[in-house]
Amino acid sequence: MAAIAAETRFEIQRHRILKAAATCFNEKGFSGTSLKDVSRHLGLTDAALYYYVKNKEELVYQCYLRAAELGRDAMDQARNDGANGFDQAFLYIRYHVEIMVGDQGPVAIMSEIPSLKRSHRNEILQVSRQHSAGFEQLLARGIDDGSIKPCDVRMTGNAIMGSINWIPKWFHGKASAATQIRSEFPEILMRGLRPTVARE
Amino acid sequence: MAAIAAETRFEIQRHRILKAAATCFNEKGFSGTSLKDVSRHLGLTDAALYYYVKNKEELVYQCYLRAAELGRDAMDQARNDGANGFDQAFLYIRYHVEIMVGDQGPVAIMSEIPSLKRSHRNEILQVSRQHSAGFEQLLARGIDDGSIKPCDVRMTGNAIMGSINWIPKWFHGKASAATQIRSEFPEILMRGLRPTVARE
DNA sequence: CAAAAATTTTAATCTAGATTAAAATAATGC
DNA sequence: GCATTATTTTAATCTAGATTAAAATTTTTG
Repeated sequence: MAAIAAETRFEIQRHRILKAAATCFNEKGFSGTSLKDVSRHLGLTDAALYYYVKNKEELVYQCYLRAAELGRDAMDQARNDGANGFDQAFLYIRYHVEIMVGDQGPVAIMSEIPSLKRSHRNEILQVSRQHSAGFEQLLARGIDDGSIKPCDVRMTGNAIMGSINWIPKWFHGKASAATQIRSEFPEILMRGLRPTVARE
Repeated sequence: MAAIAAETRFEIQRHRILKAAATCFNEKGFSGTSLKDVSRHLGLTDAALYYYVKNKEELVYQCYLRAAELGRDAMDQARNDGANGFDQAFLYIRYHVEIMVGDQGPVAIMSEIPSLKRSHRNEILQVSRQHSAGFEQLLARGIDDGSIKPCDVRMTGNAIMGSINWIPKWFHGKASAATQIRSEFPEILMRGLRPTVARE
């Protein structure tokens, strides 16, 4: 019956497929990547993908779901590790950036949410909103505890998330760039938020 | 022969089509919008679009070209109006944001560059790179003239452009939000770049 | 090793939506 | 108003690429 072994094998393959799909989507755009493109990445046939996902829509959905989950993990981790609002936001950015340029990646940029079927779209949008809200909370906490300069958390959040989400547009897997992004991006995105010292 | 009148009429209609297309692409994604969707926006038939563009690829290309031109205009204007590097960068952001949320918009988010044909893709990529390079120059100038705190202009530029380019993802035409974005975004994106005052 | 289950391929369909040609309508110049 | 040119529609095609069914292969299990 080998349910367990089979399931892991299945899960591993499914996972490889999602990563391949994310790579293709980011490289060639959604409409530009055929299922054949994705399967070729894995030495498979396009038809084989249907053993793992119901259809192309589901493939996109799964990619986005994975992206959302990784984002949530980054958030949880940051909440856990940071001492105050600023640190938590800073760490969140670090962890999220790590997801974008590190080995877990690539993560599919969410350009095609509208073409998901209603239920999937709603689910992704909801997770995505929770995620934004969560980040805004970190900022609000920082303002509260004095580690972040007062600001419009909604707009600031949008600005920071935009920067992060756009990374796949210009980052193409070069290791040296990855190192640089990792080390600089959190500081770049947060440097405007340190509370200004009152002078004299 | 009415060449002039005809040409303007043609150009006006072509322009309306590009805006409608940009709206659709941003709302429903590229693959999610059919030519019928675009034409319906204008009370036309899908076939009518072919009087204005050769095919769908060309429609996307034209949208992106228009986006690139508007971006270039913002850059020229900013270079002209700003007194130093900081001001120029700040104004560039203001003008660019205006394009994203104002009446000239909507501007198509460039998610589908890979599915353009080679020559179009190269052209758009080139303009786009020039554009990034131009912004980095503004930052470099600011560092030079002391109006901007020393920083990695490449990374900082990527971060800022990402924030701006992502706007269509969360802004959906609400006038009040537009006002807020206009007034806050330039400050949010530039606030980390003011040179720190040497203390004592 | 043989049977059963899991995975993949081969070889067709099937379809939405892009594209085209010809006809119809609207605008313009004289 | 008539002729010409510009614009749009109607009504077909045409096609890439998604999808499916059945067969072949590989993996697992006992």
